[in-house]
Amino acid sequence: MSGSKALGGGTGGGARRRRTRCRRCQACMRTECGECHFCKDMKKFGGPGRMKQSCLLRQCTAPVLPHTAVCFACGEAGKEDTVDSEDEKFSLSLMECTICNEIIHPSCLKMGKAEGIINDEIPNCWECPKCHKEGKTSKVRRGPVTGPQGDFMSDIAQVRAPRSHHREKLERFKRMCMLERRPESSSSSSSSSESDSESDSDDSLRGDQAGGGSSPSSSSPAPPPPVVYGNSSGGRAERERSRSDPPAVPSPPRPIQMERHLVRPPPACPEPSCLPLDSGSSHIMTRDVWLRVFTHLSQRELCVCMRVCRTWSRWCCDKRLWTQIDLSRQRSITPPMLSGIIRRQPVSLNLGYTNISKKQLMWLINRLQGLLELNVSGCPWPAVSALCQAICPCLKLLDLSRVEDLKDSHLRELLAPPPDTRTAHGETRVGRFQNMTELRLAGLDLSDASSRLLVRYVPHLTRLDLSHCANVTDQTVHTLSSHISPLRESLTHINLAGCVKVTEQCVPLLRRCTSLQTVDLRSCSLLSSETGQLLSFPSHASSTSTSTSTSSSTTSATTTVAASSCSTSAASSSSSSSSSCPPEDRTLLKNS
DNA sequence: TGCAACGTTGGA
DNA sequence: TCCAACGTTGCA
Repeated sequence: MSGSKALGGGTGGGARRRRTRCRRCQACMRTECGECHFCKDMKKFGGPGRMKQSCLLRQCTAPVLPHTAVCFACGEAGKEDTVDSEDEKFSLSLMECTICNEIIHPSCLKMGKAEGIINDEIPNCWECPKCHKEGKTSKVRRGPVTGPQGDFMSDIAQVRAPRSHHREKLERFKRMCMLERRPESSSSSSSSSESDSESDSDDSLRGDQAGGGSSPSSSSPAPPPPVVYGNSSGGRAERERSRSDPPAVPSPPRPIQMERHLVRPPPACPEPSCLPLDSGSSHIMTRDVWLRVFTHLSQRELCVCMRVCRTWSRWCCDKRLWTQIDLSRQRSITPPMLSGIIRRQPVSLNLGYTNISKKQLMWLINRLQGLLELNVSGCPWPAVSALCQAICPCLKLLDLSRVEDLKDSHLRELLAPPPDTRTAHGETRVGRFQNMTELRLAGLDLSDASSRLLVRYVPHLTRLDLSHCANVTDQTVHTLSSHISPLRESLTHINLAGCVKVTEQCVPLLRRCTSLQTVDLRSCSLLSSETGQLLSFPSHASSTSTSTSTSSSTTSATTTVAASSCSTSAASSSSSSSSSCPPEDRTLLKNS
């Protein structure tokens, strides 16, 4: 195969070895989506089978050397399994040079292996000391980096570009890096072997989060699924690399469109466990102590700390420090920002009012399996539609407020079960977001038809925001609170503020919801001033009613009412019997 | 510059 | 031996 040709050329090196799936990463473990371009080509999905490419969602994030790979020097395979210490493991493992393609045991090298530049993002991948010493590294790198996480993007600049457009891309990349390298980057690295080579994705995230300059690549987002290989001499590996943002290194802003990302989620406990000092000893404070300190820092401050050294950079990336990431209203979402997000594995992600693209969002979602809260409010539907191809079993909160052009049909597409969960006889009732408990649909052009989707596909909703949905009527309330609706029992908060077609009839309907605590009916022009308030319903579950005010509430509009005023019998009463509001319930409707 | 096609490798 | 799919090439 062409891929196995010796491409080292003047760079010395060995024949290239095709990398293969690790079979362990999340991508490798999942099944084919059956929907992507490459799946549709596959014979098993009825395609012609000409493209012969892996499913986009199954592209391995850590491709490994084939087990037939052997050391260029001694001819033996990797022997890291035979030893225990990390140092020995490294010395006896096979390392593939991204420049000369040589695969060798570091211990078989006559030169000091410490001069090699390890690419921590790809297993067994480095720039060998030989190539590095010969100056075959370009770089953008800010100084000698002896630890893991060589600058992946800077590798690109080193790589021979067999095709003119690749070369142009690399040249452009280098130019941009020269232009936009940040002053502190160079200073932070030039001195020590602890130079921070990992903070790049953080730079990007930091820059954007902190309101710093966004990279020029920001205008060209769209990262498709990841796969970046360590092989360097042209071809897809190089193209992918040239598109990728450097997942873990000093961060020159990305000047070009970098679509392919290889980003590993952070380890549970980022190595090392203590802070190595120049003297060779370790700092008296262990990682856990430092992490405790870091928990008191703002995310902006964390970003600053990440520039101190590689160890801090790793530690500050600990996902426990980044449970929430807010990138809302960022003018652009850049590939490095995406990498930064993945490396931090937030539980809550706010992308509201950004220009995130569909590909970016899809890429993100498929790598944030632990995400509980997602805000894509104000984003265009074409981008948000990425969620239609995602499965987010963990997602608890989804904010779709004011998503541009989102219609009933889109919501159906979004909430309905993915094709492979449908039975032969039809759709299952298990929606894509089956475990979601809060859904915000404010300001959307939805009709009453959408309420049926909610009842059917999001059965565990407790909080629902339909505010300012101008086409929502009492019918929606009727559907949500009907006897067959699971939401009748689950809903605790519903926001109908600004729903101008909602009438007084909705109040008795709402009373059928047994767990309802607050209803926001403000700015509903068809309601009387008495009803059109933020209403506090007595909790059927607790003995005291609460006055949970919604985020949109600006006035104290809640009323405390004795729980007995609204017995559970109200829940079981028919809609007709509950249509008249009992006198005691009137007290619930006190003005704010 | 992106994409489709395909030779060939690597694993089962 | 078969299948999946990596990496290269040529075309639009």
